[in-house]
Amino acid sequence: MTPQPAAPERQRDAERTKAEILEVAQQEFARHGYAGARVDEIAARMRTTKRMIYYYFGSKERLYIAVVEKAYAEVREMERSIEVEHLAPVEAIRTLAALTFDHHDAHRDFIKLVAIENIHEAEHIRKSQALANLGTPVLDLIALILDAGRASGDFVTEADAIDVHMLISSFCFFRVANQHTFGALFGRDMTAPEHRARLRAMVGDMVVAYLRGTGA
Amino acid sequence: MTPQPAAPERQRDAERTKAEILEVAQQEFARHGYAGARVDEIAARMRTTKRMIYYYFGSKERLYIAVVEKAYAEVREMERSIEVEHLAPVEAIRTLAALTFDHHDAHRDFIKLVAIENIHEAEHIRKSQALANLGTPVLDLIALILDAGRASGDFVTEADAIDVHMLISSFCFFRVANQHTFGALFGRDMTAPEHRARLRAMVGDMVVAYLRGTGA
DNA sequence: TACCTAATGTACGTACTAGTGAGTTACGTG
DNA sequence: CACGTAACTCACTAGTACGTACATTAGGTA
Repeated sequence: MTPQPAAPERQRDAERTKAEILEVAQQEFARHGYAGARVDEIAARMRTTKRMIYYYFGSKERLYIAVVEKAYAEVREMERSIEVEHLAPVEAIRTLAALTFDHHDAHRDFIKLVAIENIHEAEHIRKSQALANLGTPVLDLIALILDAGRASGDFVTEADAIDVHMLISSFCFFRVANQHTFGALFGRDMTAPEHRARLRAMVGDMVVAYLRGTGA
Repeated sequence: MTPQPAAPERQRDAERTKAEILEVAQQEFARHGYAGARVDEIAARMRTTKRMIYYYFGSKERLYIAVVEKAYAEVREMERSIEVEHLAPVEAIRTLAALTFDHHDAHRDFIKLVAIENIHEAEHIRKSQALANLGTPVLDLIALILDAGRASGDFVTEADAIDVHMLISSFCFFRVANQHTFGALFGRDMTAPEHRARLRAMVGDMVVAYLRGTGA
Protein backbone atom coordinates (compact mmCIF):
# COMPACT_ATOMS: atom_id res chain seq x y z
CA MET A 1 0.00 0.00 0.00
CA THR A 2 2.64 2.58 -1.00
CA PRO A 3 0.77 5.88 -1.28
CA GLN A 4 1.32 7.10 -4.84
CA PRO A 5 2.23 10.78 -4.66
CA ALA A 6 -0.37 12.28 -6.96
CA ALA A 7 -1.85 9.17 -8.48
CA PRO A 8 -1.52 8.95 -12.27
CA GLU A 9 -5.32 8.81 -12.48
CA ARG A 10 -5.43 7.34 -15.90
CA GLN A 11 -8.76 7.59 -17.62
CA ARG A 12 -8.17 4.17 -19.08
CA ASP A 13 -7.00 1.55 -16.62
CA ALA A 14 -7.74 -2.07 -17.34
CA GLU A 15 -6.92 -3.24 -13.81
CA ARG A 16 -9.08 -0.65 -12.11
CA THR A 17 -11.97 -1.34 -14.46
CA LYS A 18 -11.76 -5.10 -13.99
CA ALA A 19 -11.57 -4.73 -10.22
CA GLU A 20 -14.56 -2.43 -10.17
CA ILE A 21 -16.59 -4.81 -12.31
CA LEU A 22 -15.77 -7.70 -9.96
CA GLU A 23 -16.72 -5.72 -6.89
CA VAL A 24 -20.08 -4.54 -8.20
CA ALA A 25 -20.79 -7.95 -9.74
CA GLN A 26 -20.16 -9.62 -6.37
CA GLN A 27 -22.83 -7.45 -4.78
CA GLU A 28 -25.29 -8.02 -7.59
CA PHE A 29 -24.85 -11.80 -7.66
CA ALA A 30 -24.97 -12.07 -3.88
CA ARG A 31 -28.13 -10.01 -3.70
CA HIS A 32 -30.10 -11.65 -6.49
CA GLY A 33 -28.58 -15.04 -7.21
CA TYR A 34 -27.05 -16.06 -10.49
CA ALA A 35 -30.18 -15.98 -12.64
CA GLY A 36 -31.63 -12.97 -10.82
CA ALA A 37 -28.50 -10.86 -11.29
CA ARG A 38 -28.68 -8.40 -14.20
CA VAL A 39 -25.69 -7.60 -16.32
CA ASP A 40 -27.25 -4.26 -17.22
CA GLU A 41 -27.70 -3.49 -13.54
CA ILE A 42 -24.04 -4.21 -12.81
CA ALA A 43 -23.05 -1.89 -15.63
CA ALA A 44 -25.42 0.83 -14.47
CA ARG A 45 -23.84 0.89 -11.03
CA MET A 46 -20.35 1.58 -12.41
CA ARG A 47 -18.60 4.31 -14.27
CA THR A 48 -18.01 1.89 -17.13
CA THR A 49 -20.46 0.24 -19.51
CA LYS A 50 -21.84 -3.22 -20.11
CA ARG A 51 -19.60 -3.52 -23.14
CA MET A 52 -16.57 -3.67 -20.87
CA ILE A 53 -17.98 -6.57 -18.89
CA TYR A 54 -18.08 -8.61 -22.07
CA TYR A 55 -14.75 -7.24 -23.20
CA TYR A 56 -13.03 -8.51 -20.06
CA PHE A 57 -15.11 -11.46 -18.95
CA GLY A 58 -16.83 -12.74 -22.08
CA SER A 59 -20.12 -13.83 -20.57
CA LYS A 60 -22.31 -13.55 -17.51
CA GLU A 61 -21.29 -17.03 -16.42
CA ARG A 62 -17.57 -16.36 -16.69
CA LEU A 63 -18.03 -13.14 -14.76
CA TYR A 64 -19.85 -15.07 -12.05
CA ILE A 65 -17.10 -17.66 -11.87
CA ALA A 66 -14.48 -14.92 -11.58
CA VAL A 67 -16.46 -13.41 -8.69
CA VAL A 68 -16.63 -16.73 -6.87
CA GLU A 69 -12.94 -17.42 -7.46
CA LYS A 70 -11.98 -14.07 -6.03
CA ALA A 71 -14.19 -14.57 -2.97
CA TYR A 72 -12.71 -17.99 -2.23
CA ALA A 73 -9.17 -16.72 -2.75
CA GLU A 74 -9.76 -14.11 -0.06
CA VAL A 75 -10.95 -16.75 2.36
CA ARG A 76 -7.89 -18.89 1.81
CA GLU A 77 -5.69 -15.84 2.26
CA MET A 78 -7.31 -15.21 5.62
CA GLU A 79 -6.98 -18.85 6.65
CA ARG A 80 -3.28 -18.75 5.90
CA SER A 81 -2.83 -15.82 8.28
CA ILE A 82 -4.14 -17.73 11.31
CA GLU A 83 -1.50 -18.20 13.99
CA VAL A 84 -2.45 -20.53 16.82
CA GLU A 85 0.50 -22.89 17.05
CA HIS A 86 1.78 -21.27 20.20
CA LEU A 87 -1.50 -22.01 22.03
CA ALA A 88 -2.52 -25.09 24.01
CA PRO A 89 -4.92 -27.36 22.06
CA VAL A 90 -8.10 -26.25 23.81
CA GLU A 91 -7.27 -22.57 23.41
CA ALA A 92 -6.09 -23.13 19.85
CA ILE A 93 -9.34 -24.73 18.73
CA ARG A 94 -11.37 -22.12 20.59
CA THR A 95 -9.44 -19.35 18.87
CA LEU A 96 -9.88 -20.98 15.49
CA ALA A 97 -13.62 -21.24 16.10
CA ALA A 98 -13.83 -17.59 17.08
CA LEU A 99 -11.85 -16.48 14.02
CA THR A 100 -14.06 -18.57 11.77
CA PHE A 101 -17.07 -17.01 13.42
CA ASP A 102 -15.71 -13.51 12.87
CA HIS A 103 -14.85 -14.25 9.28
CA HIS A 104 -18.34 -15.45 8.46
CA ASP A 105 -19.74 -12.45 10.28
CA ALA A 106 -17.65 -10.06 8.19
CA HIS A 107 -18.17 -11.61 4.76
CA ARG A 108 -21.90 -11.78 4.15
CA ASP A 109 -21.55 -11.64 0.38
CA PHE A 110 -19.23 -14.62 0.41
CA ILE A 111 -21.73 -16.62 2.47
CA LYS A 112 -24.45 -15.83 -0.02
CA LEU A 113 -22.28 -16.77 -2.97
CA VAL A 114 -21.58 -20.15 -1.39
CA ALA A 115 -25.29 -20.67 -0.79
CA ILE A 116 -26.06 -19.71 -4.38
CA GLU A 117 -23.37 -22.01 -5.68
CA ASN A 118 -24.86 -24.88 -3.70
CA ILE A 119 -28.30 -24.25 -5.15
CA HIS A 120 -26.66 -24.83 -8.51
CA GLU A 121 -24.97 -27.92 -7.09
CA ALA A 122 -21.50 -26.39 -7.45
CA GLU A 123 -21.60 -26.65 -11.24
CA HIS A 124 -19.58 -23.46 -11.63
CA ILE A 125 -16.80 -24.05 -9.14
CA ARG A 126 -16.30 -27.51 -10.57
CA LYS A 127 -15.51 -25.78 -13.86
CA SER A 128 -12.91 -23.60 -12.20
CA GLN A 129 -9.31 -24.69 -12.37
CA ALA A 130 -8.29 -21.92 -9.98
CA LEU A 131 -10.50 -23.23 -7.19
CA ALA A 132 -9.33 -26.80 -7.52
CA ASN A 133 -5.77 -25.67 -6.85
CA LEU A 134 -6.43 -23.38 -3.91
CA GLY A 135 -5.65 -25.94 -1.26
CA THR A 136 -7.13 -25.99 2.21
CA PRO A 137 -4.65 -24.63 4.77
CA VAL A 138 -7.19 -24.71 7.58
CA LEU A 139 -7.38 -28.51 7.43
CA ASP A 140 -3.68 -28.88 8.10
CA LEU A 141 -4.01 -26.53 11.02
CA ILE A 142 -6.90 -28.45 12.53
CA ALA A 143 -5.05 -31.73 12.08
CA LEU A 144 -2.11 -30.34 14.05
CA ILE A 145 -4.35 -29.12 16.86
CA LEU A 146 -6.19 -32.45 17.02
CA ASP A 147 -2.94 -34.40 17.25
CA ALA A 148 -1.64 -32.14 19.99
CA GLY A 149 -4.94 -32.40 21.87
CA ARG A 150 -4.98 -36.17 21.73
CA ALA A 151 -1.35 -36.31 22.83
CA SER A 152 -2.02 -34.06 25.82
CA GLY A 153 -5.15 -36.00 26.73
CA ASP A 154 -7.43 -32.97 26.32
CA PHE A 155 -9.27 -34.48 23.36
CA VAL A 156 -10.87 -37.89 23.23
CA THR A 157 -12.47 -38.05 19.80
CA GLU A 158 -12.38 -40.04 16.61
CA ALA A 159 -13.30 -37.03 14.51
CA ASP A 160 -10.83 -35.97 11.86
CA ALA A 161 -9.90 -32.50 10.64
CA ILE A 162 -12.64 -32.35 8.02
CA ASP A 163 -15.27 -33.28 10.60
CA VAL A 164 -14.12 -30.57 12.96
CA HIS A 165 -13.98 -28.00 10.20
CA MET A 166 -17.50 -28.98 9.23
CA LEU A 167 -18.68 -28.72 12.82
CA ILE A 168 -17.37 -25.19 13.22
CA SER A 169 -18.36 -24.03 9.74
CA SER A 170 -21.89 -25.33 9.97
CA PHE A 171 -22.58 -23.28 13.08
CA CYS A 172 -20.97 -20.11 11.77
CA PHE A 173 -22.42 -20.46 8.30
CA PHE A 174 -25.95 -21.17 9.44
CA ARG A 175 -26.08 -18.20 11.77
CA VAL A 176 -25.36 -15.82 8.89
CA ALA A 177 -26.87 -17.66 5.93
CA ASN A 178 -30.19 -18.52 7.57
CA GLN A 179 -30.59 -15.40 9.67
CA HIS A 180 -33.56 -14.19 7.65
CA THR A 181 -35.82 -17.24 7.70
CA PHE A 182 -34.72 -18.01 11.25
CA GLY A 183 -35.55 -14.49 12.33
CA ALA A 184 -38.91 -14.53 10.59
CA LEU A 185 -39.95 -17.87 12.07
CA PHE A 186 -38.48 -17.76 15.57
CA GLY A 187 -38.40 -14.03 16.19
CA ARG A 188 -34.72 -13.97 17.01
CA ASP A 189 -32.11 -11.97 15.12
CA MET A 190 -28.96 -14.11 15.42
CA THR A 191 -26.90 -11.19 14.12
CA ALA A 192 -28.03 -8.70 16.78
CA PRO A 193 -25.08 -7.68 19.01
CA GLU A 194 -26.19 -9.49 22.18
CA HIS A 195 -26.81 -12.78 20.38
CA ARG A 196 -23.73 -12.35 18.26
CA ALA A 197 -21.45 -12.23 21.30
CA ARG A 198 -23.22 -15.11 23.01
CA LEU A 199 -23.13 -17.34 19.92
CA ARG A 200 -19.46 -16.51 19.36
CA ALA A 201 -18.67 -17.98 22.77
CA MET A 202 -21.07 -20.83 22.21
CA VAL A 203 -19.33 -22.18 19.10
CA GLY A 204 -16.09 -22.49 21.10
CA ASP A 205 -17.82 -24.19 24.02
CA MET A 206 -19.59 -26.54 21.64
CA VAL A 207 -16.55 -27.72 19.73
CA VAL A 208 -14.41 -28.08 22.87
CA ALA A 209 -17.13 -30.03 24.67
CA TYR A 210 -17.47 -32.30 21.66
CA LEU A 211 -13.72 -32.90 21.32
CA ARG A 212 -13.44 -33.73 25.03
CA GLY A 213 -15.73 -36.62 24.19
CA THR A 214 -18.31 -36.22 26.94
CA GLY A 215 -21.24 -36.64 24.56
CA ALA A 216 -20.74 -40.30 23.74
CA MET B 1 -56.33 -43.48 2.45
CA THR B 2 -59.55 -45.35 1.74
CA PRO B 3 -59.02 -47.04 -1.64
CA GLN B 4 -61.74 -45.72 -3.93
CA PRO B 5 -63.23 -48.72 -5.76
CA ALA B 6 -62.76 -47.65 -9.38
CA ALA B 7 -61.59 -44.08 -8.92
CA PRO B 8 -63.91 -41.49 -10.50
CA GLU B 9 -60.99 -40.31 -12.63
CA ARG B 10 -62.47 -37.01 -13.54
CA GLN B 11 -60.86 -35.30 -16.47
CA ARG B 12 -61.32 -31.97 -14.73
CA ASP B 13 -60.20 -31.85 -11.13
CA ALA B 14 -59.16 -28.55 -9.63
CA GLU B 15 -57.56 -30.11 -6.56
CA ARG B 16 -55.50 -32.60 -8.49
CA THR B 17 -54.36 -29.92 -10.93
CA LYS B 18 -53.38 -27.51 -8.16
CA ALA B 19 -51.51 -30.24 -6.31
CA GLU B 20 -49.64 -31.25 -9.45
CA ILE B 21 -48.67 -27.66 -10.18
CA LEU B 22 -47.33 -27.25 -6.63
CA GLU B 23 -45.32 -30.43 -6.82
CA VAL B 24 -43.68 -29.66 -10.14
CA ALA B 25 -43.15 -26.03 -9.15
CA GLN B 26 -41.39 -27.13 -5.97
CA GLN B 27 -38.88 -29.10 -8.01
CA GLU B 28 -38.37 -26.30 -10.50
CA PHE B 29 -37.87 -23.60 -7.85
CA ALA B 30 -35.60 -25.83 -5.76
CA ARG B 31 -33.48 -26.68 -8.77
CA HIS B 32 -33.08 -23.23 -10.29
CA GLY B 33 -33.90 -20.66 -7.63
CA TYR B 34 -36.71 -18.15 -7.82
CA ALA B 35 -35.42 -16.10 -10.76
CA GLY B 36 -33.97 -19.11 -12.55
CA ALA B 37 -37.22 -21.09 -12.41
CA ARG B 38 -39.27 -20.97 -15.62
CA VAL B 39 -43.04 -20.89 -15.56
CA ASP B 40 -43.06 -22.38 -19.05
CA GLU B 41 -40.85 -25.20 -17.88
CA ILE B 42 -43.18 -26.00 -14.98
CA ALA B 43 -46.09 -26.10 -17.41
CA ALA B 44 -44.20 -28.27 -19.88
CA ARG B 45 -43.56 -30.91 -17.22
CA MET B 46 -47.25 -31.36 -16.46
CA ARG B 47 -50.38 -32.49 -18.23
CA THR B 48 -51.82 -29.01 -17.80
CA THR B 49 -50.83 -25.70 -19.38
CA LYS B 50 -49.20 -22.49 -18.23
CA ARG B 51 -52.51 -20.73 -18.38
CA MET B 52 -53.73 -22.87 -15.49
CA ILE B 53 -50.84 -21.79 -13.30
CA TYR B 54 -52.03 -18.23 -13.66
CA TYR B 55 -55.64 -19.31 -13.31
CA TYR B 56 -54.96 -20.83 -9.90
CA PHE B 57 -52.00 -18.89 -8.54
CA GLY B 58 -52.07 -15.54 -10.30
CA SER B 59 -48.36 -14.93 -10.62
CA LYS B 60 -44.98 -16.58 -10.45
CA GLU B 61 -44.36 -15.01 -7.06
CA ARG B 62 -47.63 -16.20 -5.54
CA LEU B 63 -46.94 -19.68 -6.88
CA TYR B 64 -43.52 -19.58 -5.23
CA ILE B 65 -45.01 -18.46 -1.92
CA ALA B 66 -47.56 -21.28 -2.10
CA VAL B 67 -44.72 -23.76 -2.65
CA VAL B 68 -42.79 -22.48 0.34
CA GLU B 69 -45.90 -22.47 2.54
CA LYS B 70 -46.64 -26.07 1.67
CA ALA B 71 -43.05 -27.14 2.36
CA TYR B 72 -43.01 -25.47 5.77
CA ALA B 73 -46.39 -26.89 6.67
CA GLU B 74 -45.04 -30.39 6.09
CA VAL B 75 -42.10 -29.72 8.39
CA ARG B 76 -44.36 -28.53 11.17
CA GLU B 77 -46.54 -31.55 10.69
CA MET B 78 -43.52 -33.79 11.14
CA GLU B 79 -42.36 -31.87 14.20
CA ARG B 80 -45.75 -32.33 15.82
CA SER B 81 -45.42 -36.09 15.44
CA ILE B 82 -42.25 -36.34 17.53
CA GLU B 83 -42.74 -38.31 20.72
CA VAL B 84 -39.86 -38.21 23.16
CA GLU B 85 -41.50 -37.28 26.46
CA HIS B 86 -41.13 -40.82 27.78
CA LEU B 87 -37.33 -40.68 27.38
CA ALA B 88 -34.69 -39.46 29.81
CA PRO B 89 -33.36 -35.98 28.89
CA VAL B 90 -30.11 -37.18 27.32
CA GLU B 91 -31.84 -39.79 25.20
CA ALA B 92 -34.66 -37.39 24.36
CA ILE B 93 -32.34 -34.74 22.97
CA ARG B 94 -30.29 -37.35 21.15
CA THR B 95 -33.43 -38.75 19.54
CA LEU B 96 -34.60 -35.29 18.57
CA ALA B 97 -31.23 -34.60 16.96
CA ALA B 98 -31.38 -37.86 15.00
CA LEU B 99 -34.92 -37.18 13.81
CA THR B 100 -33.94 -33.68 12.72
CA PHE B 101 -30.98 -35.17 10.90
CA ASP B 102 -33.21 -37.70 9.14
CA HIS B 103 -35.73 -35.06 8.21
CA HIS B 104 -33.12 -32.83 6.60
CA ASP B 105 -31.72 -35.86 4.84
CA ALA B 106 -35.09 -36.76 3.38
CA HIS B 107 -36.25 -33.31 2.28
CA ARG B 108 -33.59 -31.91 -0.02
CA ASP B 109 -36.01 -29.68 -1.89
CA PHE B 110 -37.14 -28.07 1.34
CA ILE B 111 -33.54 -27.33 2.30
CA LYS B 112 -32.95 -25.67 -1.02
CA LEU B 113 -36.10 -23.60 -0.76
CA VAL B 114 -34.99 -22.32 2.63
CA ALA B 115 -31.57 -21.45 1.21
CA ILE B 116 -33.20 -19.66 -1.72
CA GLU B 117 -35.53 -17.78 0.57
CA ASN B 118 -32.55 -16.61 2.62
CA ILE B 119 -30.78 -15.33 -0.47
CA HIS B 120 -33.82 -13.13 -0.95
CA GLU B 121 -33.64 -12.19 2.73
CA ALA B 122 -36.95 -13.88 3.50
CA GLU B 123 -38.94 -11.26 1.64
CA HIS B 124 -41.51 -13.82 0.53
CA ILE B 125 -42.19 -15.63 3.77
CA ARG B 126 -42.57 -12.30 5.51
CA LYS B 127 -45.45 -11.64 3.13
CA SER B 128 -47.10 -14.92 4.05
CA GLN B 129 -49.80 -14.85 6.69
CA ALA B 130 -49.92 -18.64 6.72
CA LEU B 131 -46.29 -18.97 7.78
CA ALA B 132 -46.55 -16.41 10.56
CA ASN B 133 -49.27 -18.51 12.19
CA LEU B 134 -47.65 -21.91 11.90
CA GLY B 135 -46.16 -21.90 15.36
CA THR B 136 -43.05 -23.77 16.38
CA PRO B 137 -43.92 -26.97 18.22
CA VAL B 138 -40.30 -28.12 18.33
CA LEU B 139 -39.33 -25.22 20.57
CA ASP B 140 -41.81 -26.23 23.24
CA LEU B 141 -40.48 -29.74 23.08
CA ILE B 142 -36.86 -28.64 23.50
CA ALA B 143 -37.82 -26.38 26.39
CA LEU B 144 -39.37 -29.35 28.19
CA ILE B 145 -36.31 -31.51 27.62
CA LEU B 146 -33.98 -28.76 28.80
CA ASP B 147 -35.96 -28.22 31.99
CA ALA B 148 -35.99 -31.94 32.71
CA GLY B 149 -32.27 -32.18 32.01
CA ARG B 150 -31.42 -29.30 34.32
CA ALA B 151 -33.64 -30.77 37.04
CA SER B 152 -31.97 -34.16 36.77
CA GLY B 153 -28.51 -32.61 36.74
CA ASP B 154 -27.65 -34.00 33.32
CA PHE B 155 -27.51 -30.58 31.70
CA VAL B 156 -25.49 -27.64 32.92
CA THR B 157 -26.11 -24.95 30.33
CA GLU B 158 -27.50 -21.46 29.98
CA ALA B 159 -28.66 -22.12 26.43
CA ASP B 160 -32.37 -21.78 25.75
CA ALA B 161 -34.61 -23.76 23.41
CA ILE B 162 -33.92 -21.54 20.40
CA ASP B 163 -30.16 -21.89 20.88
CA VAL B 164 -30.39 -25.67 21.01
CA HIS B 165 -32.66 -25.80 17.99
CA MET B 166 -30.18 -23.62 16.14
CA LEU B 167 -27.29 -25.85 17.21
CA ILE B 168 -28.94 -28.99 15.89
CA SER B 169 -30.38 -27.38 12.76
CA SER B 170 -27.14 -25.74 11.74
CA PHE B 171 -25.33 -29.06 11.66
CA CYS B 172 -28.09 -30.93 9.83
CA PHE B 173 -28.82 -28.09 7.43
CA PHE B 174 -25.20 -27.47 6.51
CA ARG B 175 -24.51 -31.11 5.76
CA VAL B 176 -27.23 -31.17 3.13
CA ALA B 177 -27.27 -27.59 1.89
CA ASN B 178 -23.51 -27.22 1.45
CA GLN B 179 -22.75 -30.74 0.33
CA HIS B 180 -21.82 -29.64 -3.18
CA THR B 181 -19.27 -26.90 -2.47
CA PHE B 182 -17.97 -28.87 0.50
CA GLY B 183 -17.54 -31.94 -1.66
CA ALA B 184 -15.85 -30.00 -4.43
CA LEU B 185 -13.39 -28.26 -2.10
CA PHE B 186 -12.63 -30.94 0.49
CA GLY B 187 -13.23 -34.06 -1.53
CA ARG B 188 -15.69 -35.53 0.93
CA ASP B 189 -19.30 -36.37 0.14
CA MET B 190 -21.11 -35.77 3.42
CA THR B 191 -24.16 -37.55 2.04
CA ALA B 192 -22.35 -40.80 1.21
CA PRO B 193 -23.69 -43.67 3.36
CA GLU B 194 -20.61 -44.11 5.56
CA HIS B 195 -20.35 -40.41 6.39
CA ARG B 196 -24.08 -40.08 6.72
CA ALA B 197 -24.22 -42.67 9.51
CA ARG B 198 -21.18 -41.24 11.26
CA LEU B 199 -22.45 -37.66 11.14
CA ARG B 200 -25.88 -38.77 12.36
CA ALA B 201 -24.26 -40.07 15.54
CA MET B 202 -21.99 -37.05 15.72
CA VAL B 203 -24.79 -34.49 15.94
CA GLY B 204 -26.17 -36.30 19.00
CA ASP B 205 -22.76 -36.52 20.65
CA MET B 206 -22.14 -32.88 19.91
CA VAL B 207 -25.34 -31.50 21.38
CA VAL B 208 -25.20 -33.75 24.46
CA ALA B 209 -21.58 -32.84 25.13
CA TYR B 210 -22.46 -29.17 24.83
CA LEU B 211 -25.48 -29.40 27.12
CA ARG B 212 -23.43 -31.22 29.75
CA GLY B 213 -21.42 -28.05 29.91
CA THR B 214 -17.92 -29.47 29.61
CA GLY B 215 -16.82 -26.96 27.00
CA ALA B 216 -16.79 -23.85 29.18
C1' DT C 1 4.63 13.72 -34.27
C1' DA C 2 2.55 9.90 -36.44
C1' DC C 3 0.81 5.56 -35.57
C1' DC C 4 -1.01 1.48 -33.49
C1' DT C 5 -3.65 -0.94 -30.41
C1' DA C 6 -5.89 -1.61 -26.01
C1' DA C 7 -9.70 0.35 -23.97
C1' DT C 8 -14.12 2.36 -24.28
C1' DG C 9 -18.93 4.19 -25.82
C1' DT C 10 -23.34 3.70 -28.64
C1' DA C 11 -26.93 1.47 -30.47
C1' DC C 12 -29.11 -2.46 -31.66
C1' DG C 13 -30.66 -7.59 -32.52
C1' DT C 14 -32.45 -11.90 -31.05
C1' DA C 15 -34.42 -14.89 -28.02
C1' DC C 16 -36.74 -15.58 -24.23
C1' DT C 17 -40.32 -15.03 -20.51
C1' DA C 18 -44.03 -13.52 -17.55
C1' DG C 19 -48.47 -12.73 -18.23
C1' DT C 20 -53.20 -12.37 -20.89
C1' DG C 21 -57.52 -12.19 -24.10
C1' DA C 22 -60.78 -14.83 -25.87
C1' DG C 23 -62.87 -18.84 -26.92
C1' DT C 24 -64.12 -23.99 -25.63
C1' DT C 25 -65.62 -28.03 -22.96
C1' DA C 26 -66.68 -30.94 -18.99
C1' DC C 27 -69.84 -31.68 -15.42
C1' DG C 28 -72.81 -30.88 -11.43
C1' DT C 29 -77.54 -29.20 -10.77
C1' DG C 30 -82.39 -28.35 -11.26
C1' DC D 1 -81.79 -32.95 -20.75
C1' DA D 2 -80.95 -27.93 -20.71
C1' DC D 3 -77.96 -24.76 -18.65
C1' DG D 4 -74.54 -22.19 -16.11
C1' DT D 5 -70.19 -22.06 -14.45
C1' DA D 6 -65.75 -23.84 -13.21
C1' DA D 7 -62.00 -25.85 -15.57
C1' DC D 8 -59.34 -25.75 -19.41
C1' DT D 9 -56.87 -24.69 -24.35
C1' DC D 10 -54.66 -21.84 -27.71
C1' DA D 11 -52.50 -18.13 -29.63
C1' DC D 12 -50.56 -14.01 -28.69
C1' DT D 13 -48.09 -9.61 -26.69
C1' DA D 14 -45.20 -6.47 -24.38
C1' DG D 15 -41.18 -6.08 -22.20
C1' DT D 16 -36.78 -7.64 -20.86
C1' DA D 17 -32.00 -9.44 -20.86
C1' DC D 18 -27.91 -11.32 -22.77
C1' DG D 19 -24.85 -10.47 -26.08
C1' DT D 20 -22.64 -7.96 -30.24
C1' DA D 21 -21.35 -4.93 -34.47
C1' DC D 22 -19.34 -0.90 -35.17
C1' DA D 23 -17.45 3.52 -34.21
C1' DT D 24 -14.20 6.14 -31.31
C1' DT D 25 -10.41 7.64 -28.33
C1' DA D 26 -6.56 7.51 -24.98
C1' DG D 27 -1.98 6.88 -24.49
C1' DG D 28 2.23 4.31 -25.11
C1' DT D 29 5.94 3.79 -28.66
C1' DA D 30 9.02 4.33 -32.70
